[in-house]
Amino acid sequence: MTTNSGDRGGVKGGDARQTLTRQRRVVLRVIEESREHLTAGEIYEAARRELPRISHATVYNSLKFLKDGGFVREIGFGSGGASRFDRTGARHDHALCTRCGRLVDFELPETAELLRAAARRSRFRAESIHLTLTGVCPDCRAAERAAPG
Amino acid sequence: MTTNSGDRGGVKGGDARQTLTRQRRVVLRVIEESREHLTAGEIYEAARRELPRISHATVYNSLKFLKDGGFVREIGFGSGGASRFDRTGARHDHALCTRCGRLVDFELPETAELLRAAARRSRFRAESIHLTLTGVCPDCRAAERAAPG
DNA sequence: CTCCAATTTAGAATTATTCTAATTCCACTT
DNA sequence: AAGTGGAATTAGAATAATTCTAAATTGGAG
Repeated sequence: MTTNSGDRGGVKGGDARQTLTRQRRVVLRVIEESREHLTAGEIYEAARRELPRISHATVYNSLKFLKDGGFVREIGFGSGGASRFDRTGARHDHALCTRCGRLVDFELPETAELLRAAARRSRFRAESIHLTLTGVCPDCRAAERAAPG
Repeated sequence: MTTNSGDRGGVKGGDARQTLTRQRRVVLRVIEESREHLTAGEIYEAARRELPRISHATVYNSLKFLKDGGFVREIGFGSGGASRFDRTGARHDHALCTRCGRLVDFELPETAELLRAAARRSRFRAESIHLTLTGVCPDCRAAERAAPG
């Protein structure tokens, strides 16, 4: 309504701007700087500290834009009703603990090979591959040994 | 309030029943018989055709029960705000089309090996592994060739 | 400067999920 | 056959997540 200040990081020239606007950059930075995997709601709150007038719609739109552009990834889990978002940066995978719900990053080297195999099987043109391990995290394993159930 | 008819498939003996009740079985069958990946809402509608008095809570509870028991898997995607559910049956993976959003099943043989590697890296005790390929599905590839972008 | 299309905003509307209290169910006792 | 106790279900309200709408703002192009 009043402030939508600052440049838009113009890149395009023409008129179909479609660029990394200020708000989108803030959303991206929030995601990149967080060590956790945030929900859209948490991203909204964090972005608001910098752009107090940013709206839900803009956060969701930015998230869509960033997802389509490959900057972030959306990961949906049973962990409560909300999607979480994750920087794409260096490719990596996730492990989800079935006891405590913790979501941890890890890297697996042999995924290039895997990508080709999966593309062949699915007949898709592959863009990326992502893998989720479910199991019991080290902490919960320790807890189990301490008090077996 | 009136009908909660039929047996509960008793298995347990004691009193901690925790079994495949009628409603849970219906929910499971809905998922198994569907060729698509349904949302909780869709499952609720389908289950209601058989158990008209089933409630949202029961569907969500059943889903949780079946998930914990390894009967179904919850898959969350950008495909709109709701999780989708999928029979676990034969292990398989998913491919998500970035153009049309279609979600397709496929199988990859080399996942046993992968499971071990992932468990090693993440230090989790592995229960299962799941892999999602994102890319362009055969139909969209064909459409692209017809009218390039 | 004016126009234009993309973008953002505020907030309402819609959907999805969880919660609550009351009820029903059934394996087990008595 | 009636009683007990705890798991499960129900109806519907409450809460949370996501999408929508109309109006306003933006910045480059003309």
